[in-house]
Formats: sequence, C-alpha cells, structure tokens
Amino acid sequence: MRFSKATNYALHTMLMLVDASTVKPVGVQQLAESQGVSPTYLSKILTRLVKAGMIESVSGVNGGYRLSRTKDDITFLDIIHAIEGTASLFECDFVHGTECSIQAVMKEAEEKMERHLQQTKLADLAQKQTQV
Amino acid sequence: MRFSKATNYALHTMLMLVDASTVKPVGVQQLAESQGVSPTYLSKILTRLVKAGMIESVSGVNGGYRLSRTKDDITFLDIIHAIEGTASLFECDFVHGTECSIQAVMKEAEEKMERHLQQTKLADLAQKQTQV
DNA sequence: CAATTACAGAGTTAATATATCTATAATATC
DNA sequence: GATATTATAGATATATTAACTCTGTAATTG
Repeated sequence: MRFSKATNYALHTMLMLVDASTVKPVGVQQLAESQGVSPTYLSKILTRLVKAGMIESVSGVNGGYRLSRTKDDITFLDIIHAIEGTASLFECDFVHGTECSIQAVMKEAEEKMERHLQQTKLADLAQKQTQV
Repeated sequence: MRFSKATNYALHTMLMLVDASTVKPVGVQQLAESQGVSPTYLSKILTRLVKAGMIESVSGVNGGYRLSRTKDDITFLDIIHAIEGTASLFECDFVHGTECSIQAVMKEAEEKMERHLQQTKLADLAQKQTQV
C-alpha cells in the first residue's frame, strides 16, 4: 500500500500554485517540466483538482492553472482525496455477525492520519522550500 | 491506495488464533474455510507471520498454526508490517534543495496512524465478536 | 485565421495483487 | 516403517491498478 505518484505530482503542483500568482495562470508545460513528468499526464491529474474546485484552468494562449480558493483553505487531505478518492483504506467484506471489530480499529487509525492531513494546510509550507 | 486483502486475511486469522488454544494448533484448512479463501494461498500469507515470529507452524497430522508469543504482545502494526512491509507510504523521489517538506507532512500523518495501530493489541478485540 | 493551451477518450505498458498448481518436507498414527 | 496429513517452496497464471502515451477536440488570444 503506497500513495500514488500522481498524488505526489498533485501536491507539488499545488504548492507551486500557492506560491504563484492567483491572477496569471501557470502553464502545465512549466509545471510538468519542473517535476520531470509529461505535460499531458500532469494535465490529466490536474483536471481532477479542477473538478474538485481547488484550482481553475484557463484555455488558450497564456492559459494554465491557478488557485480558485484562498490558499489558506486548502488542506493536504483535500488534495489527496481528489486524487486517491475518498474510499476507506481498509474494507472488510466478510459477513460478520456484528460489525467487524478489526475494521473499526483500522478506521480509527485511518482517521488519525486524516486528521493530521486535514489540519495541515498548503499555506503552512508555502515559501518554505525551493520547489522541486 | 488500499490495504491488501492479504492483510485482512492475516488480521482475521490472528484474531482466531488469539482466541484458540496456544497448545493445539489450528489447521490452515479450517482457517481458510471460515474466510472463504483457498488454503494454499492463506498458508502463503501465514508463512510471513511465522517468519516474523508471531506464530509458529506445526507440520504433520493435527498440525497447523498457533501463537508463539503471549497474545498481549501482538499489535495491529506488527501484523500489518509483516504483510505489507515497513516502507513509507509516501516517497518523494524528486531532488529538492532541502528535504521535501511535503514528505515531512506525509510522514507525520503516517506516524499518527501507526501509533494507533501500535497501541491496539489483538487482545483488545479477542472474544469480542463472532469471528468471520 | 493561426497559434497556443487545456480537455477527453482510447489505448499501452509495467507493476502489483491475488491467487493456483505441483512437488517436497515434516510429523503423527497405525 | 508405511501411510495419511499437514505445512512450505517455487513456478506460473490471471486480474487489477498505476503510470503513462497518443490523438483529436474545444477554447482563447492576438
């Protein structure tokens, strides 16, 4: 069980957009090049962030992507959920008499992780590092 | 990103072994049947728990698996690590100037989850439910 | 209109999960 | 000691998912 590389691309891209202008969009070409990934593939990933309402895209010349919310709003969990989905990490499909107590423990553990990812905002990291 | 079904099999099997005798081993046939999985496959999974020192196997007639430690010792994390490995859930392989601050956040989140899984022992659940 | 950019859908390749099959080794019981 | 029973190992098979690539379309700017 690992987070996908797509999630890594999404997180790094979002961090760049937080540090970039909220007016002038950044082209996927530039975003992709700095991460060593193909523009078409990154675009496919970013489209999911657009649909999640985190960023917006501008077509045409000088187009690209930019934040659509204030940067303080966006949490790690938002981004991860947009890419990986919101399904539980652990799903017991056995038919128990009662609820599966193992699943209950796993769910609690997952919630501990998610709580931390929800508390951490992108803005907490912005400008803290040389990106990618 | 999901926990594998193998992890689910391992957790349920361990819970059964905790509730079973520590002297008379339980055959994989029985363990497999109650979970609706093939004995050879489950055996392959359980062998990893044997190598991790959690359970021991007995060959031959009336053989099977039984706990090798006291049941209070074994945590969820022990079992999960034995099956899924101990690698980080998130690995940023970009070459940043400094350490990747995104990875740092992800690692903290993962540690929150692992802490909970390490604090929860199998014994906490034993006899609490009708198994599988 | 022409150039540039994002979007959508199909298809490809590689890796991983989820098994299955067969043969071998160990043990208890007769 | 022979036989039945059980775990183990290794090779192989199948399905699912990840990680892309390719091609064409739509939108926007100048």
